[in-house]
Amino acid sequence: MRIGELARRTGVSARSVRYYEEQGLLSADRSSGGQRQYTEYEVERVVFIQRMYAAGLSSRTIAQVMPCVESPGVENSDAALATLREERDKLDVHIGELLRTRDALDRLIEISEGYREQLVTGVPYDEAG
Amino acid sequence: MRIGELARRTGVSARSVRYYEEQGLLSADRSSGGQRQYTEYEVERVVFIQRMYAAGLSSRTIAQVMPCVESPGVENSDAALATLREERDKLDVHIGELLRTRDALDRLIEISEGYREQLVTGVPYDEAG
DNA sequence: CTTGACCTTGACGTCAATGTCAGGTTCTAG
DNA sequence: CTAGAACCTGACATTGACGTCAAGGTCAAG
Repeated sequence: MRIGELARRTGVSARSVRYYEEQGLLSADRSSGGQRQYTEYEVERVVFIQRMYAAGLSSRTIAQVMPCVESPGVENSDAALATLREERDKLDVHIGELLRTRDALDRLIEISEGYREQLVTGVPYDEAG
Repeated sequence: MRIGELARRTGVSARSVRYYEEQGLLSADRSSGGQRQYTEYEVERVVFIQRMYAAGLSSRTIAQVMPCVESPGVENSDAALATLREERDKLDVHIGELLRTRDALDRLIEISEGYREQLVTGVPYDEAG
């Protein structure tokens, strides 16, 4: 498939796909005319890249862990595996923070709803919540 | 306290504190000489702002939910509460994605470690994992 | 009343991922 | 063989949350 279809199927722009290539995250065969040719494999790969971006990794960092993704279960550089572990740990910490933030937002919402409840029932919301 | 102390205590730069003010997220009394004066309340507030940024909210969005934070349990605009709920829901979705991403990273790590295990034991890692 | 740390505003710089545009080439349907 | 959609490279633009610097004003200690 060509870049347009890859873009449509992954939900990213063609510009982004080219950028990923520029960053060494993706490679592409070329047609005789010079146009990029992709396979199903690249669809998965672009999706993976997007997941990494969403998890807060930079292009550089994604590139560093790519060996572990390209050939899982094969010997890759210690550096790749080390970076992978680091990023997993960072992500773990980040998730923990987000969970606490979500709880904080929940409490704020409850309090605001509590006030509205009070409007209806004439009774203050339960402060022991 | 002045801006330097607030910055130190919250771990952000003075530049950022001024930026928050510029974005309408924070206000400050001024000394007779025009320097910003803060209280303990602003320490909490800056920490809250940082949590929101870490959760992916923009300055504009944080500003929109601020009424619910400034006076919790008091009637705030429906818009503020609605935005707050939206952001909580987005965060929920995001956390879900991050959890799946973490699992994916865990699997990648396991596979790489499995290979090393195999190096030591001479037996392939458990493919049923 | 001076010194040095701290503060002020204003402005320009940065970085990363991506948008956008121009001018030209390739592909595919008819 | 041609039209038009899709693609190419290259380059400049954008956005948001800051960093950083300049030129000056404020504050607390001695």
